[in-house]
Order: sequence, then C-alpha cells, then structure tokens
Amino acid sequence: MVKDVGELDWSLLQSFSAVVDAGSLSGAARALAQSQPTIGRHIKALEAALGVGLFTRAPRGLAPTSAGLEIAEMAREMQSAANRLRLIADGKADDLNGTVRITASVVTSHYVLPSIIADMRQAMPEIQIELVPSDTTENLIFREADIAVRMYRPTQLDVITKHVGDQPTAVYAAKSYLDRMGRPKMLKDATNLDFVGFDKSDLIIRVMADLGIKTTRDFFSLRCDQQAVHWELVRAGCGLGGAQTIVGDADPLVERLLDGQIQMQSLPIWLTAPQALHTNLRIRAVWDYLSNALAKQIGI
Amino acid sequence: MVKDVGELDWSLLQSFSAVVDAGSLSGAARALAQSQPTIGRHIKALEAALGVGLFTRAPRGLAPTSAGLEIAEMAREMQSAANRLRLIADGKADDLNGTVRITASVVTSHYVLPSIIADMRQAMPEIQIELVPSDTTENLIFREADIAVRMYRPTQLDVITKHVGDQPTAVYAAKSYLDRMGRPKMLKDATNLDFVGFDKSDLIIRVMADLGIKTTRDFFSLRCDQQAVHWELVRAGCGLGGAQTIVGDADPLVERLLDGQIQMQSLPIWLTAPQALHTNLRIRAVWDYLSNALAKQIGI
DNA sequence: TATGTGCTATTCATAATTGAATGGTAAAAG
DNA sequence: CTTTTACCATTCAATTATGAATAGCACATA
Repeated sequence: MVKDVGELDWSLLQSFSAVVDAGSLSGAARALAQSQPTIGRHIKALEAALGVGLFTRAPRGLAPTSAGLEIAEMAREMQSAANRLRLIADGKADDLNGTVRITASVVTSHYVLPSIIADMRQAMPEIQIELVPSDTTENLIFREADIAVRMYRPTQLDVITKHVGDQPTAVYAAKSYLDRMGRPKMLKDATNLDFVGFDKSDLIIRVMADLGIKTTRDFFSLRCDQQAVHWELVRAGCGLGGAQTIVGDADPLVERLLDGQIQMQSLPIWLTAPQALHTNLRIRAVWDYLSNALAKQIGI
Repeated sequence: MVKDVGELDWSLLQSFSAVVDAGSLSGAARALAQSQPTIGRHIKALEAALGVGLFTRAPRGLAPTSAGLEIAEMAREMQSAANRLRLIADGKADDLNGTVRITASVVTSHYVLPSIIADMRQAMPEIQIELVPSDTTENLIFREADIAVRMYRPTQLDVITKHVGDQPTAVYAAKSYLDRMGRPKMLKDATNLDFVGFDKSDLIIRVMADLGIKTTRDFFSLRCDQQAVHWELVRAGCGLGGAQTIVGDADPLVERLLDGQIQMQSLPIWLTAPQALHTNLRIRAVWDYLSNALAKQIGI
C-alpha cells in the first residue's frame, strides 16, 4: 500500500513477522486469515524493497537467513507493540456488541459452563461468546482469551484476578456400577472396588496416601489423564472416581459416596483477565455474570 | 489487507502513526506518499476495528483524543522498531544500485559538493545521489540522510565519524569592491572598510575580538545569518567577509586579503553515517569517495 | 511401490483499494 | 469584505491486490 519512496509498508512487515513465527507461508497465511500466495508475494516484495534475502526456501517451509533472524527482533518488537496497542484500545471500547473469549479447563468447559453461558446469552444477547476449552495456560496478554476460569491462583503479570470461592470435591460412581458391585459404607470396603485413576498424574495417589491408603499406579486398572474423559469413564460404570461436586451432584447417572468418611480437598475457582481490559464494558459484563453464576453454583 | 478476525492490519497502524505525527490526513498522506482519502479511510477503518474514537476532526486537521494519545505511544514504538529494522536491513544490502542521501550545510552544498558529486557520478553512475542542503542537524537514524558532511564533530549516538581534516579560512572581498575602495595592506587599514557580518550570530565579533579589534553588531552595516547568502553578498561587492579557503580560492570574483596579518581559525570537516549502514556497499563507496575528494581539496 | 501430507510457485479472474476530482468549511491575509 | 490557503468528506473510474485453482517437490506412511 505504501509506495516505495523511503517508507516501508508495515503490512509487509506484518507478514514477515507471521512467517518468522509460523515457519512457513501457509502457516502465516492461516494465522493472518490470508492466502498463501499473498504472503509469498509480501515476502518477495519485502526482500526486493530491502535488497536482502530474508529466507531460504525449503520443502517444509521457509528458514530465515542470518539477516532475517536479525531483522526478526524488530518485527517481534512491532508485534509486541501492536498487541499492547490492541489491548489498550480494547480496554477503552465502549461497545457492548462483540465477542468475548472465555477459556477454562476441558472439564469446566464441558460440564459447568454450558448452562451458565446459555443463561448469559439470554440475558445479554448482543454479546457473543467464544469458549476455548484448554488444559494449558493461555496467554491472556496476547488475547488468546479475554477471561480465564481457573482452578488455581493465576500468576501472570498485568492481570486482575478474583477468587470466586472454593468448590468441594467428592468421590462418585455410576448407579449402574453400584447396583452391580454394592455400595461401600466404609472407606476400607471401597478399596476392593475399581478406581479410575490417572496415567501420568499422581494426584489421586497422593490424595489416597493422605487418607492412609497407600496405592501405586497399578492399583488403578483403568487410567486416563484427560479429566473430562476420566469423568465419562466413571459415569459409564468403570469404577469410582473423584470429581467436583458441582459436576457430580448435577449428574443423575452417578451417586456420591463415602460422605463423612473422607475429606476431599476443595478446588478454588479463580477468574482472571488482562488488567487493561477491565474497563471494557463487554468483558466487564461477562466477568460479573460468570462470577455471580459460579458463586451461586458452589453455594456462596 | 488483514481481515478483521483478531489481528489488526498494520497498514492501518502505520497510517495512524503518520497522522499522529503530521496532525492531519493531508500531512500524513504526503509523508507516506499516499492520498488523503486513503489515509482518511484507514483511520476510519481503524476506529471501527478498535471501537474507539481516535481523533476529533477539526478545520486544521485531526486532534487525537485521550485514547488516541495513549495508543500513539505504541504506534511510536512500532515506528521506532520499523526504522531500526530498515537501518539494519540497509546495512546488509549488497546492491550498488540505489540512492545515497548526503546532507551538508548550505554553503558546502552550494560551493563545495557540486564538482565533487559531478566527478563521483561519472566514476559510479549506478549510484544516485540526493543532496540535502541544511544548516540544521539531520537525524541520521531516521534516514533523513545517509551521510552528513559537517564542520563540527558529530555527537549523535550509534554513528561512525571520520575527521577528514581541517580547512583553513580567510578574509575575502570582491575584486570590484577592492578596485573601488583600495586594497588594505594592514589589518588596521581594513577596519575602515565595510564588513559583512552576521545578524544574530556573534561568530565574527568573537573572531575579531581575538585579533584585538573590539566590535559590536553595529560595526557591520550589512548583516545576514544565512552563510551562503552572506558569501554572495561578499562576492557582489558589499564588503569584506570570511570564508573557507576551498570556497574563496576557487572563486574568480574575489581576492584573498591580509594573508600573514591575521590567523583565522580552521574549520574541521567531518563525515558521519549511521553505524549500521557502514556495511552497505553503496554508502561505503560514497563515503570513501567523499572522504578522498574533500581531503584532496584541503591539500591532504 | 503407491498414496497421503504439507509445502512453495504460478496463473487468471475477481474483489478490494486507491486516487483524481469535486465540494464544503474554517481560518488567515489583503 | 473578498481571496487565498489548508483542511476533511465523498464519488466514481482506474489500478492494484487478492485468492481459487493448479502444478510440482519433498517427505512420511502403508
């Protein structure tokens, strides 16, 4: 767009930055919602404008030359500044219309948030919601999400956080399993039953050790680290498993076991969002709604 | 160019940055070699994408809103990074074809450099030269010029400098003036003649005080601060004036006076260029040529 | 070996962007 | 007061940029 009389066209630099990050024209095109030939042309135009080869073409993408690597530092700075600019501007937007991106763990996204979001959409139909289930930590500053619902205290800088409360956890099993195997009255009776465990995670092993029951990974004949699927295995009658009470108590297929016999640790619920966005009306509205709805579910 | 699915189009940000700097759509359009309606559309698109008013329209241009001012910081950072990127890339360019921008004082640009540049263009015709006469200090990092010829030691950071040598100065007057008024043999005789002085600058007053002649601004019945015009006044026969010997001795209209009677201070010649550009073949070639030609002129 | 995947490069039609031209407003100058 | 200057906003034709489609290459898999 900018003619070549001294000033570099920043859209060429944007494409350069995306190619450096993605390592290929196709990857950059996907990231920028553009086409591969367009990105290829931008890189070619930039190389011509600068008079330097920035990449070597390879079958699996583009590898930056040493010049390209050196220049990538500046491009990264531009990207960082652009991200911050967007963040600040979004904090000042005064329009309720638009999208808010919420991220939460897969379990929470699957079992907790849908009913809350359905109600919220009815209450605020002008706000669109994008739900990003993820068990990894999203980077809020890069706007991978606007609001995160987390079971641990957030530690990222420049974010605001709110501790909504603590949700209890308990042991559950499917009614069908208990009908078949019997219902344990005491904790020691339960150790003869099947437990659904985790594969790599030692969380349940540690919890049971705290209860005086020493187990190893082989004690759990069925193991799955993915928590939502772990819960589906319990619901299907594969054995006993732990879950948040707001999930388990709401499920008609399962029963809660051993109340009073074991004291499970609670899980905290935290909300977090980039500080700069807290003045954004839209995100503020979703934040408040989520906070109230989650508090209500855990009985606060 | 980038569709509005999360990633801001940097060409919009580039236009925003130019408008903030120039204070108007028209000014920004001139700076970016674009048209005013295009820049206006970019600002409008950016305001729509961000959902924030960035400027208030005024008869004399655009005034940034408080949001616009805050966002301008990031745009400034992007511009700074883009400038550095360009500088580094240009330092790596390996093409002799292209433009080199030289800046020097108006006097040097007028009387010294033309013959040098004519020879250089013959020696290296693939290199285009842009000469920027200026008595103010250009910012080399922003590529307002590639090479500066200066009469003082450059102090800007991240530049390389070379002291070519010192050029003597002397007192001159037009032959026509001397034919009419006589030729002074001694310094005290000269004080009865006309001197062309400076208006605001006290340079000549200080030089003469050093020679034991106390003068005030009113001693000079004709005054002009612009050095090239000052020299034209001398050449036209308005009176005596000081000049660099490489200018004065080359001029058939004037004579050099009072040699041996007064010892004028020399003026240094320095070359300077951004450090990052010193690997650029084109700029390196022009630097070397200038250095040699100027040294030859002052007898080194 | 054949097939599938992921990539780059190129062509051509379409879509989007751009700029010349025009009109209007406000402020400065004569 | 009139004229000039500098600005923004809008329209419409021209220009430029884009993307779908295709071909080719390298690598991995069955």
